[in-house]
Amino acid sequence: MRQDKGESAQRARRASIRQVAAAAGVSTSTVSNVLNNPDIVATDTRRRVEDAMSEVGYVRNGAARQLRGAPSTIAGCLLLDTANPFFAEVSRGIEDRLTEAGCLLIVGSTDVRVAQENNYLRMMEELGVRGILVNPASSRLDQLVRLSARGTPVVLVDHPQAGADLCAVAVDDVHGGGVAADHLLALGHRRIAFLSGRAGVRSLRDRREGVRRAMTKAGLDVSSALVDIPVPEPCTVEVADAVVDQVLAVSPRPTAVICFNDVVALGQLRGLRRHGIAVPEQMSVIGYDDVQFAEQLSPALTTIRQPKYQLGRAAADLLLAENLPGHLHQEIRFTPELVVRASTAPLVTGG
Amino acid sequence: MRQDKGESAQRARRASIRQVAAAAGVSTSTVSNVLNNPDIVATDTRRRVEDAMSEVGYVRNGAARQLRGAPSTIAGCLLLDTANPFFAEVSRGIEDRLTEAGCLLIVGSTDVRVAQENNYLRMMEELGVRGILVNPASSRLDQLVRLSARGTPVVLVDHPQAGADLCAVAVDDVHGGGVAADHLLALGHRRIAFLSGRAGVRSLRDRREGVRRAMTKAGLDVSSALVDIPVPEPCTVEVADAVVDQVLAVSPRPTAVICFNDVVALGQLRGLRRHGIAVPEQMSVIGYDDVQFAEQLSPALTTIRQPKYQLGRAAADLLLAENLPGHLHQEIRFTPELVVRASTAPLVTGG
DNA sequence: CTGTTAGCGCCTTCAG
DNA sequence: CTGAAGGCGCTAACAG
Repeated sequence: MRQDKGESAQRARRASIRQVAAAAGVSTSTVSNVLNNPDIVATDTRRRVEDAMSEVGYVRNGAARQLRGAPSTIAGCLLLDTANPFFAEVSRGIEDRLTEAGCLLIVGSTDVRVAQENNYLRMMEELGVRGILVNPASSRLDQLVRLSARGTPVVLVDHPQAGADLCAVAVDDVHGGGVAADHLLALGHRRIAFLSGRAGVRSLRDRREGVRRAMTKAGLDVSSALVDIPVPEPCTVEVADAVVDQVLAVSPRPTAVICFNDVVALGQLRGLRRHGIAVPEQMSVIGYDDVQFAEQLSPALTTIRQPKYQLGRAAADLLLAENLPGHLHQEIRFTPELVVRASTAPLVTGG
Repeated sequence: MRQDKGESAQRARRASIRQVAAAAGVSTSTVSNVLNNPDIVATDTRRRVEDAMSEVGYVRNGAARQLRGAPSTIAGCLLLDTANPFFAEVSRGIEDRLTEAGCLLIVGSTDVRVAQENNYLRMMEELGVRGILVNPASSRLDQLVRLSARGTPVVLVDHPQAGADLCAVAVDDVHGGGVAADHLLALGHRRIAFLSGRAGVRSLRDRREGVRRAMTKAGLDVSSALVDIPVPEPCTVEVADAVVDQVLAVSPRPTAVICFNDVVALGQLRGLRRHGIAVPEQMSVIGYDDVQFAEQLSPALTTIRQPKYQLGRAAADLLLAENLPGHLHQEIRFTPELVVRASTAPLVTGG
C-alpha cells in the first residue's frame, strides 16, 4: 500500500500546474490561461487541459496565487463571543455578504481580552486577509488604526468611528439606554439597577450614559436613582442568575433592572423566580438586543431591539468597498428601538 | 499625501525579510533564523534584527511560508447554519480547541445546500487548510471521502462515521428520538406529530426512526400514531410558527408534537399561543438540543439535551490528531438525554 | 494562440 | 554563527 514515490509523508504533495501541463502536452502558461483566461485558449486545447486536470486531480494552490499577488479570499472577524446569540446573528450577516463576494470568513472570539484580540489580529495580518471586522475589546483603537495603515483594512463593528481613520458600523447605545430608562421612568420606577458587564466596554458605558441622562432629564438624583451592578465574566445565564442575589441585597431595593443583553436578562428572570419574586409585579426587567427567544420567555421580555443581521451585512459591505478606488472611511449608524412586552409594568407603591 | 514611491496602489507592499536584513546589516537567512531558530543567533545580532523588524514594520508572510511547506494555521468548518444556537455553541467549542493549538477557524453555513457545501469545500481545499470539520448537508459522503484522500483531513460533526474512512463525532439520534417518544407515550399520548426539516437530513431521519421504533415497541400502529409534518426552510421561529396551522388541521388532531430543534419548538409555542391553545394542557411540545433559553420559555421546554460545546471540542481534537504518525480514523459517540420541564403533560382524554 | 522566462517571500541546504 | 543560492506553484510579460 506504500506510495511508489517512497514518500513517507502523511500528505502526498498535490499535483501542480506543471503535471497538468505534462499530461495535456502543453506548457504551464496554457494551463494557467485555461484557469484565468479561458476565452483566449482554443476550445480543443482547453478541453484537453481540463481533462488532464481532473485526471491528475488538480487543485489550485491558493498560497502560490496569493504570493503572486492575487487578492486574498479571506476576511477576518473578531467578536466578543461568537456563541452569544447577538454576535451569532451579526456573524451570519457578515458571512452571507462575504459569500456573495466569493470570500471566506475567519471568526474569533476575544472574550473581551485585549491580548487574545491582538493575537488573532497578528495571525490574520500574517495571512494577508482582505480585511478584518472588529468589535473591539477595548476602546483604545490605535492598534487597529496602525494595522489599517499597514495595509489590512479594518472595519469597526457595533462601535462608533470615534474619530479613528476607519470605517465603522455603530448602533446608538446612548439612545438605547435612554429609551430603556424613559420607559421605566414613565412606569413610575425611581430606583433602577443597571447590570453592566466587564468594565470599560464602550457600548455598556454608552448605554449607562443614556440611562443617566434620562434620569437627569426627569429631574432625578442619579446617585440615588441608579444602582450599578457589574456582571462578572463569563457572561452566561448561570452567572447572571447568581447576580440576582446582589440586586436584591441593595437597600433600598431597586424596583427595576436594565440588563446589558438578553442573556443576562434571561438569567435575571431565572434568579428572580428562584427567589420567588414575581416579574413584572415585584420587579421589572428589561433586556437588550431582542434575540429570537426574547418574545417567548416567561414573561415575554421587554427589550431594546438591535438590527443584528443588518449590522453584519453593512459591516461586510464596508469592508468589501475598502479596495475600491476613491474609497473614503465612513460610519453607518443604526438606531435601536424599544420593544415593550410583559416583563415591565407600572411601579406598585408599597410593594 | 502621495506616497513617495509613486505607487498608485491602494495597499503598499509589505516589508519583506530582505528589507529587514538590509536595515539590520545582515543576510536574509539570519533574519529567518531570528524568526525560526532564535537560539542559534548571537544575542546582539538578534536584537539588532528585532529592532530592524519593528523599524520597517515587518510582518511575516503566511502565503510564502505555506508555499515553502509550513503547515497551514487554518481549519475550516461547515455547519448547516452558524446562527442557529445549537451550531453556534458547537462552533465555539471547535474554535476554543483550535485556538489552543494556534489555529484559526473559517466557518461557513451551508443551509443544507449541497452546492453551497461543495463550493465552500473547494475554496478551503485550494487554501490548503489543515482540515475541515463538516456537518454534511447530504448523507452521500463520497465527495468528502475523496477530499480526505486527496490530502485534506475531514472530520464529520454531529454525524456518524457510517462506514466512511473518516473521523466522526456523532450523537445517537435514534436514541434521542426514542426517549422523546417514550416520554410522550408514557404520558398517554397516542397521536404525535413529528416536525422534521428539509427532507434527507440524516439526523432527522434517525430521530424519526427512534420515534417509530418506540411506537412499535409500545404496540401502536405507526401509520395512525405518527404524523409527519415538514418545516420548510429557512428554519426560523416565524416559519415554525406558521406550521402550527398545518399541525392543527390534521384530523384527528395530534395531542403532542416533537420538534426537530428548540427554535422550531419556540415557533410552535408562539403559534399555539396565537391559536389560543394551551401548552401543555391541550398540546404537549417537546424540543431538541436544550439551548440556553429552553429552560426559561413559557412554558419551560421539555427537550432532548445534546452536548453541544463538547461536540465541537471533540471534533477539533480529532482533526488536530489527523497529522499524528499512527493516526487511525475513529468515531466518538455521545448520548443525548431527556430533560423534562413544563411543556409536556399527561394526555387529558376528551380534551 | 502557445511557449519561455522571471520572479512573488520565504526557508533550507551548503560553504565559509 | 553568517552568507549565497535554489525552488515551492503560480502568473504576467514577452516571443514565437
